[in-house]
Amino acid sequence: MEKVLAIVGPTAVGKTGFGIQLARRYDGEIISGDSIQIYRGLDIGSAKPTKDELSQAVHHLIDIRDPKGRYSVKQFQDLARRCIREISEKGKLPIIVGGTGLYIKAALYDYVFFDEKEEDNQYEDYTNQELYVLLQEKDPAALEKIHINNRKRLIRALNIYEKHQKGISEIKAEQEHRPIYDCLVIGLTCERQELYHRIDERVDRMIEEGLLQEIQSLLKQGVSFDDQCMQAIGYKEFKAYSEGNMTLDECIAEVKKDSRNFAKRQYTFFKNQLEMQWFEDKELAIETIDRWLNKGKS
RNA sequence: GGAGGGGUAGCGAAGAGGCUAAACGCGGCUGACUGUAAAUCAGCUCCCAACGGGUUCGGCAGUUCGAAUCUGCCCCCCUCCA
Repeated sequence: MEKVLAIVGPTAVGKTGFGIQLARRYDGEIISGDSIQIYRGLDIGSAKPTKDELSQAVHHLIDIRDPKGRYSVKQFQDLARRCIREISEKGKLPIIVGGTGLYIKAALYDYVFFDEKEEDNQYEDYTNQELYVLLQEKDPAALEKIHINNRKRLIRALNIYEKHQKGISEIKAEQEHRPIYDCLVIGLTCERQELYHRIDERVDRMIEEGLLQEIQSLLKQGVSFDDQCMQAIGYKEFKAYSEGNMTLDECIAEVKKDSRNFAKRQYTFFKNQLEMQWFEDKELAIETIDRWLNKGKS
């Protein structure tokens, strides 16, 4: 089995820098496990590695989409797995670095996605109650994990059933829920309070570095706040400002808050969805990685 | 000094005698997660040895079977007049 190292953790803990350090130490290449840094032009707000950082290690899956483009787990899974194969074939270590939990899990674990075309909107006019009842007929087991208020998931589960004549719960039941690689997942963490402090500082720095101008230029290119890429934290909050409904300072405070909440959700996902180890101390993490890499060698 | 308005849980803000440990919002915490995931959604949030108990609505003293809600005094805050 191919070895894959993954570095995960909440936003602003320092994954980017650590990833580069590891790529250099182990002769690896970085696969970005991030759903926003794929967009060209979303640099500052997505905390994309700088030009300088990009030059210090080979990075994959960054700047691969136009801001008007769409992206999904399935695409990430395909691309990331191809990167893993190619990097391994070169005799180098693939290192996934990122904070998008679902993407990383889908690439590493035996998740199965089918080829699908455009999403249809046939359920748009249904109430949640109606969707719930429909799903109860088609895939009742899926309801164990989907709350009636979670409209998006209800519709998705129904769409899956329509397209494959098989419920999402059945598809999941056919999987083993195990990684398909020999992988080591390292979670980088720090005290909550310190993390929140780092988030605040980073947001302030983004503003200084010209986040507003970045958004301006995206809008000028024809990107709108309704586009997928603009759902990102650090971008969507400025819609209210641009429409005059909030002051700049209020929007900046929103970005900080959304980032904090996001960091918490990331913790929850990684902690409960992945088999992994947390490290506050990078040196200890490196020791663990050393041991893992040497495992099986004579 | 005078006239009004006000002090409610971390914050904002309802409530105006029992149905109130106190609506709602925010913030915070916890969790779910298989195709927009930086998304979407759920629960908890006065204290405790907790299907029960203990303390609350500026303070103290009253009225009442019963008070955050009524009365008196006191302390703070805001606006206006001097």
